[in-house]
Amino acid sequence: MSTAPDPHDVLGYLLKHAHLRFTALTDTALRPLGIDSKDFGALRVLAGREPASQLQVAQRLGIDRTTMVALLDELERKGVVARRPDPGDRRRNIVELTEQGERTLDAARTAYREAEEDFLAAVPPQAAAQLRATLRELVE
Amino acid sequence: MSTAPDPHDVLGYLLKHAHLRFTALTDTALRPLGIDSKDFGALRVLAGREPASQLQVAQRLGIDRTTMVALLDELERKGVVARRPDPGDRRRNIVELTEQGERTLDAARTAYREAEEDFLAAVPPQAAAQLRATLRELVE
DNA sequence: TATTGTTATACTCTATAACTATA
DNA sequence: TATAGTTATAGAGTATAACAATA
Repeated sequence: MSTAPDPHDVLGYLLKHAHLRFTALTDTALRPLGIDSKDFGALRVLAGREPASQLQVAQRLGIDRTTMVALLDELERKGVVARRPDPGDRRRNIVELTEQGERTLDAARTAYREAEEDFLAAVPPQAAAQLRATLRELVE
Repeated sequence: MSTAPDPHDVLGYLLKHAHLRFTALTDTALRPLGIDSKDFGALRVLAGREPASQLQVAQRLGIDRTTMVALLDELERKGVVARRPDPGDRRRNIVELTEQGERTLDAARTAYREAEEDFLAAVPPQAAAQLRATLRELVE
């Protein structure tokens, strides 16, 4: 008879739990900055680009514009982003990082990088680099 | 000034989207069998072991026992699992695969394996094996 | 008429609390 | 008293539909 397979051999399990574990690490690392992984993603999208409307940012994040409203409400309340009307099209809000948002993002990048390093510490550096490269090919 | 980083460089993004893409593939592959990835996980846990109670299966799956009720209701409705009272402890239900469930699981294993191969086809076999090994070390 | 932001609503997923029947 | 299964309920997360302002 066949033995029961180890669920851990299944790629779906491995990807799911790697992501769960990683997100837990980064959320913990970002918490002192008052943001979580989802917020960090939004800040990164807002940084270093031309000012964008809510809709454009939402599309880049892959979320609905109605979800974007609540996300921005929260980030604005935290003081890291600001909305202002687009002078050229008054239907739109231009969304930008505040100065505090820029500082928060800088600190978040450092914290996130450290969390990545902690997460990957269990494997040799070469394997970590290979993991990133392989995932990039699978996701693109 | 700094350029905007590619979000795809971020490990969290890569893990999340690798998992999303993979789950979409396996769900599609399993759909003709009437089950999804979550159902497949449950069937795999039930197979090749001593008969177990709902609670034991739920714990192995890492879900709440109340969530287990709805999952089993659905799988029982599909005819792939059966509940019967434990003669030794009538508070418990013993949960087992039906014959149809065994056949469904066999077919699901094949379909899942093919979906894995499709997913990994974008990278060399050696990279695919390395990915699995690395994830296993990171998750364990 | 179409689009942007917003609000109200609904849907999915999952957990906690309370109930029942057994132990 | 405690445990297994169940039910009712609630919370997070996200989507669809409807609305107001603007194009």
